[in-house]
Amino acid sequence: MIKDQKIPDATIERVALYLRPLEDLIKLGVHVISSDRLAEMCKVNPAQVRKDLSYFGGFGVRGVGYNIHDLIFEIKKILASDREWKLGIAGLDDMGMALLQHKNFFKRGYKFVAAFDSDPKKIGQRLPIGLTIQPIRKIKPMAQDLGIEIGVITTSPLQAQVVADMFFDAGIKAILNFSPIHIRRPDCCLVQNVDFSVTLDQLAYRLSKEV
Amino acid sequence: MIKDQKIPDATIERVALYLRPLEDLIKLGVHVISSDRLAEMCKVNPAQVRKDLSYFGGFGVRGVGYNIHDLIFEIKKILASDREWKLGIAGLDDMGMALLQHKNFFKRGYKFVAAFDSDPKKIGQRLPIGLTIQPIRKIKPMAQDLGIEIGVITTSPLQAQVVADMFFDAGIKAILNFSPIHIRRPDCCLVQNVDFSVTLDQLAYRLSKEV
DNA sequence: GCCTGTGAATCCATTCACAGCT
DNA sequence: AGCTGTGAATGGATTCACAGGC
Repeated sequence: MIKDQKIPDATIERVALYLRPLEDLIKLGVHVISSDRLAEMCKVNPAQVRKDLSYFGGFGVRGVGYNIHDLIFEIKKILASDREWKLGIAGLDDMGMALLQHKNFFKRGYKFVAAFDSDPKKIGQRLPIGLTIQPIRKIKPMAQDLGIEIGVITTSPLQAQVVADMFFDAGIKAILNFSPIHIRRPDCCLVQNVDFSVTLDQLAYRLSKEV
Repeated sequence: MIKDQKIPDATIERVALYLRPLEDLIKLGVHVISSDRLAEMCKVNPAQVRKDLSYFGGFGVRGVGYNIHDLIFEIKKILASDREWKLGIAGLDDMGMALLQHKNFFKRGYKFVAAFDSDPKKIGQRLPIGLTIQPIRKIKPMAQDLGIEIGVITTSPLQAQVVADMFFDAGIKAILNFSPIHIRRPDCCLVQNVDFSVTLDQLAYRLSKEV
C-alpha cells in the first residue's frame, strides 16, 4: 500500500512527533483518531497531518479517522524504528548517565550495549543498566563485536573528535553528538548535533519577540 | 543600519549556529571571514549565508568579507542573547545536574539562579554552582524574587505539568522542557521541547536511507 | 454528516547569477 | 580580482477547498 513517492524531510520530522501522543492514546484504550484531533494535540494544521499521513498510502477511513495501531506501525516502518538499534556511548559524566537511564530510549528500541570513558577512576565501574565502563581504546574492538550502529558522544569537547574518529574507524556510520564542537566526518557518515545553547538562543529570541 | 524587515524563522535557526564557529575564530585571532568560508564551516550554501546576514543590514565589505566582531555583535542583538537570562531549573537528577554544569550556558549568558526538586533527600543540598536545592513549592516566591525568566524542566513526566503550572503561575513566560510529555500552556507562554528519542528517530531514518 | 485524500493555490526558503563596491 | 548584496528563478512545504467514500 506504500507509495513509492519521496517523503519530504519536513514530514519525517513531524511524524516522529506524532508517535508519542499516539502511543499515549493506545494506552488509554483509544483506537481511532481524526486528523483534527491529532493536529490539535501536536499543534499543527489538520491538513498537514492528512498530507503527512497520505504519504504512507492513505489508510485512513473517510468519515471515521485513522486506526491508531496501523498508524504507529506505519510510522515506525517509515522511520526504521520498527527494530532495535544498538548504541554505544562515550563520556559518562552526568549527561551520559542521564541518557543511559532515559526510559524512552529503551521503549523505542534504542539499546545501549557499551559504555566508554577515558577516566581511569570510571573504567571498570558497573552501571545501573548492567554495563561495565570500558576504556575508550576498546571502542573499535567492542563496537565490531557487539555490532554498535550509533555512537553517542557526551565527552568533553577536547575528546569528542578523538572518540568520533574511533567510532568511524570501527565502521559506525552515525553519531549523536552532544559535545559543543563541530565533528569532522567521512562523507559516508552522519552526525546529528544536539546543542542546548542553540535551543535556548531560539527560545530567548521567541521570548523577546513576544509583546 | 538594521532593516525593519521580518527575519525568516529559518534564518534565525541558522544564525544561532553561525555563532559558535565565529567565536572560535575570534579566539584564534581571525577578524574577517568570507561567506564562502563560513558556509563551509557550517555546511550550508554560501548564498544562504550572505542572504541570512543581509537581513542584519549588510555590513559586510565587498571584496573582503565580514568583520567577525561585528557579526557576533549583530547576531547576538538579533537573538536577544546580548544580555543575561535568568533560568530556574526543576528536577535535579543526572539530566538536571548535567545542564547546571554545562559550560556553554554560562558563557552565553544563561545563568541558573535557582534549583528545585521534590525529593526531600535533595532539598537543602548545596550544588557545585553555589545554589541550594529548594522544594518545588518555593517556585513561585523565588521566581518572582529572583526574576527568573525561563524555567527548565528535567523532572519525571509525572511532575512536569505540575512544575510547569507553577512556573506559569509565577509569571514565567518560557519553558525549556526535557520531559517527554506535552505541556499544556497558557496562550501567552512558550514551551520549547527537547526530545532525544525524536532526534534518534531522525538519525535512524537518515541512517536507514544511506546506501 | 463526517472525515479522508488530494489537486490547486499560496506561502516560504533556497539557490543562482550577476551588478556593484573596494 | 574578490566578495558582498540582492533581484529573479527555482524548488519545497503549507494551507485551502472540495470531491469522494463511509
